[in-house]
Amino acid sequence: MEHNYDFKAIEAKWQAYWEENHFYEVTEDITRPKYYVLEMFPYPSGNLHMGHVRNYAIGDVVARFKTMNGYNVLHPMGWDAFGLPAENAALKHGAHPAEWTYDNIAAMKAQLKTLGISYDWTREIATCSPDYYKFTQWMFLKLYEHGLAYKKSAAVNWCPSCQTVLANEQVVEGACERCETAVEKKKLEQWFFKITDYAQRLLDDLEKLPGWPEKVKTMQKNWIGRSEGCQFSMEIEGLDEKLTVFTTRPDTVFGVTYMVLAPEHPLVEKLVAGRPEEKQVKEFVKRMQLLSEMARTSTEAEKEGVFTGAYAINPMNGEKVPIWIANYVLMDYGTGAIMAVPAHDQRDFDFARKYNIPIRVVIKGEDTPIDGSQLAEAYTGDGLMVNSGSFDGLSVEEGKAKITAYMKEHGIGEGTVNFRLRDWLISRQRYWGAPIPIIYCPQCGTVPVPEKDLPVLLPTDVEFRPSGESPLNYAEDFYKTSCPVCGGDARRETDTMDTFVCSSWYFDRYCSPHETELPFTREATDYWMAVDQYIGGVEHAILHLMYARFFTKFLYDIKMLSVQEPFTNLLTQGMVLKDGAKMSKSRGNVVSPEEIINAYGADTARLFILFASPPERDLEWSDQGVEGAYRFLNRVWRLVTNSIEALQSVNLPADYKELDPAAKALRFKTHATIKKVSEDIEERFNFNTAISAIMELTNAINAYRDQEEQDLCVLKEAIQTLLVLLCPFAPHITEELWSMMGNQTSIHLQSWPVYDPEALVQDEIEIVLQISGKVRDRIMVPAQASEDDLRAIALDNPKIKELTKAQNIAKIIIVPGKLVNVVVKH
RNA sequence: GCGGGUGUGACGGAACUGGCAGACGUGCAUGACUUAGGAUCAUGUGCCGGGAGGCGUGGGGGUUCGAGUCCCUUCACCCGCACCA
Repeated sequence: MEHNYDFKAIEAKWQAYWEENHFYEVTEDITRPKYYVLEMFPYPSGNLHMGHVRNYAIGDVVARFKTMNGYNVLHPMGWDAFGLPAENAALKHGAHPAEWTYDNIAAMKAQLKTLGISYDWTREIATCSPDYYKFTQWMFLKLYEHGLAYKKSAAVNWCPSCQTVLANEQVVEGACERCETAVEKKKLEQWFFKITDYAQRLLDDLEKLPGWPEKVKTMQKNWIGRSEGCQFSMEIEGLDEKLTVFTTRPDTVFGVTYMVLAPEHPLVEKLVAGRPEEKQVKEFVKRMQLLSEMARTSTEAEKEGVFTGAYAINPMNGEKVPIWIANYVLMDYGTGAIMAVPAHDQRDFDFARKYNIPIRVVIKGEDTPIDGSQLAEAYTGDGLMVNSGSFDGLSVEEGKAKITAYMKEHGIGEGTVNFRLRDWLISRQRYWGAPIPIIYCPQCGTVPVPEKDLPVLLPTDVEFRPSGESPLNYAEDFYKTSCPVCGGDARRETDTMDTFVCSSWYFDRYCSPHETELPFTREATDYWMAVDQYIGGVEHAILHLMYARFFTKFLYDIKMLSVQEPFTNLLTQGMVLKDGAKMSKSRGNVVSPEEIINAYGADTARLFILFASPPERDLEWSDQGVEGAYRFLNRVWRLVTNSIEALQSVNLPADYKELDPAAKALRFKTHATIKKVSEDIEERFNFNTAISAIMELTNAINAYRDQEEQDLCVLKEAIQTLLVLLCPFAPHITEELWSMMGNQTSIHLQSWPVYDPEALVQDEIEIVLQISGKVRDRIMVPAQASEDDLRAIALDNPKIKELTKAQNIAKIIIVPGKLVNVVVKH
C-alpha cells in the first residue's frame, strides 16, 4: 500500500481548499460567454448510487472543460425532495417526512461532496422548502389565471397502493410507475394542466432541438401522437341524438358497415333503453368495467362486442349502419366512437369476421380483390376509390381532401387534428407535496389563493394514519380557512401537486435561487437560460422533459422567460449494470459508491466510470476495471513525483526548434493528445477515448524517461500537459501533482491547452503498400512525398516487386499520406 | 404489430467523411526484481498454420482498387409505444 498515493488525504485537502476559496461559485458576467451545465437533480433517497456518480461525473467533465475554455459556467445542484417515499418512511419508522427528507439530503450531500464535483453549492435548492414551493404554487396560480389549470371530473388512473391518482405518463403497462400495482379507473374531480393547448408547439419545436437524441424526440413525437383526420356526426335512427366520430380515413366512409362505441360512451344507455338488447349490453359494459386497465386494452385481448340494436345513418349515402359496443374502442381517444371500415382497417376487419359483419371494399389497390369476402386481411395501402358514388376514381389522398371538404360544405363535419397527448393530471391525494393553492367557498366557489398569501404552508403537525390516506384530510387547522373574496368560512384544497410540477421549473430557479418576490429574475434567466447541456437518464424522455418544455413555453408566453426551449443539448446517459443487469437491491448486485470511494478514492471512481463506456451507452461495472483505473492514477503519480526534482529548474515555454527524434516524437505525442482529447470532449463527449489518449501519452512519457538523453523542456511540457488534460476527469490527484511541481495557482484555473500545429508536422510518415487491396508492406516515406514519388517508391519496393513480377499492373491507387494500392490482374 | 437501437478478441471497448481491424484498459502467459507478491517493471497475446501464407467485425449476397463502415437480405438481443380509429 505504501507505493500508492494517499488519495484520502489529497481529496479531502483539495475539496476543502476549493470550498474555502469559493472556486465554483459564479455570478452573471456579461463580459464572458456563459455555459449552463445541468445534471438532473436527484430524489433524496438517502443513498447515492452509481447511476448518480456516472451522471455527475459526466457533467463535471463538461463543466470543468468549459470553465478552462473561458466560459462562465453555471453548475448547480439541488433536490427533488417531495414525494411518496418520505410518507412511506413516516408510516414505517415514525419519522416525519420533512425530517426524513432533510436527513437524507444531508447524507447524500456529504456523499456527493466526496466526489469533488464543481458545484456552486450556494445555489442549492430543495423543492420541499417553502421558499421553493411558494413559487411552485405561484406557477399554479399563473396557469390558473391563464385558463391552463382547471378542475374536472374524469375517469382517472388510481393506484390503490399509493392511494393517489396518477398522470397518464405515470402508468406503465397498466401499472403504477412507482410500485407496479395494477392501476384502476376511478371517476374523480381532479386538477389538470392544459398541456394539450401546447401539443402542436411541443411537437413543432422538437425540430428546433438538433442537440437532442433522435430517440428522445421520436418518443415525444409518438407520445404527442398527432393525427390529422375528420370529425363528423351521424343521425341516430329514432333518437334525437347525434353520434360524433373521428376518423383519419374519411376516404373510406362509403365502406362503413357498422359503428362502434366505447363501453363507457355516454350515449350507450340511451341507445339501448327499452330495447331487447338492453340487458346483454349492460352486462357487457359491466364486465368491461370490472376488467383491469391492462386486460382491457392489451393488444393480446381478443376483440369482442355486442350489437345495441340501434342504427346510425351514414350521412354520405343514407345507409342504415348497426351500432355496436366493443372493447377495442377507447373512450379516451377521439370521440370514443368510430366508424368501422373492415375492408381497410385491420381491427375492424378482425371484428367483422368474428361477428359476420359485411366487408365492403371502397379502395381498390392494384392486386386487391373488389369483393370484401375475398380479402385475407384489411387493405390499408393506396389505391382508387370504388363503391363511393361520385367520389369513385379518386386516390386515397384526394379522397380524404374531397370528402372532408364535402362534409364541411354540408355541415356534416370538418377536418380536425387529434392528439394522443392528454391533459396533465396534477392532483395527488398525498401529504408530502406542494399544496394546491385553491380555496373552496360556499359563496364564491373555487377561489385561487391570492399571490400575497403564498406559500400555502404544509402543516407539520399532522397525524399519519395506517390507511395511508393523506393526513391533510384530517388537518383541520389546514383545511379550515376563510374565503379570500368574501371572508366567509371556506375549505382549502387538500390535494397536493404531482412532484413533476416542482421539477418543471427548477432549472430556472437555479439562476436566482435566493429571489423572494418572484420564482426567478428575468435578469438572471436572460443571462443563464437555456441550459446548454442537460444530462440525465432516458427514463425521463417523456415525463419530465415534456413537462419542463411545456412550462418553459408557458413562461415564455407570459414574458417570464426569453427562451422557448429549456434544454439546448441533451445527453441521455446509459445505465450502470452489473452482471448484465441493472443494479438493484433485490438482485443483490449493487456496488455502492461509498465503498469504492473509500477503497480507491473519487478520482478512481470517476475515471473508471468515464473510461468504461461512452456516456450514452450502458456501462458494465467491473471491479477489475476499477483496479485498472486506480493503477493508472498510481502510474501517473509515480511518473510525476519521480520527475519533479529533475524538472524543478526547467522554465517553460522553451524553444523547441532543435530537437532530436525522440524528443520530437514525444512533443508530437503531447500535441496530438491535446488535439484528440479536446475534440473527444468538445465534439463527441467520448470521454472513454479521451482517457485512452491520455493513457497513451502517459505510456509515451514513461518510455521517453528511459532515454539516456532527455530534453527536459519537452518532458516538462509533456507532463504538465498530461496533468492539465487529465484534471477534468481526476480533479484531485492532478491538483496535488500540479502543486507539487511548484505551480502556484490551481490547475483548475489553467486555460485549456491549445495544440501547436508546428509540433504536429512530421518529416516522415508511415504508409501502407497494398497489392489489390491486401496489405503487403509498411514503409516510412517523407511526409511531403508527391503521388509520383509514392508511385515510384511503391514500385521500387522489393516486396511489391517480388509479388507483382508475374502480373500485369492494371492500375495504381494512391491516397497521399495513407497508402499505395497496386492493382494487378491476371 | 409499429418506431428506435445494438451485434467487433476471453471481457469493457477503439477504428471521425470507405483506406493498416482490434487503440486504450482488463484478463491471460512468460520473464525480471523479490523471503514473499494479489505490488511494480518488461515482453507477448484475434483465429488457423511448422512456415510462407490463409481466415477474420452476427449470417448470406452485392457495390468498390479497397467495406466493421455503403446497398440488399436474414438472424439475435435490448429499449420505447402498443387496439390511438
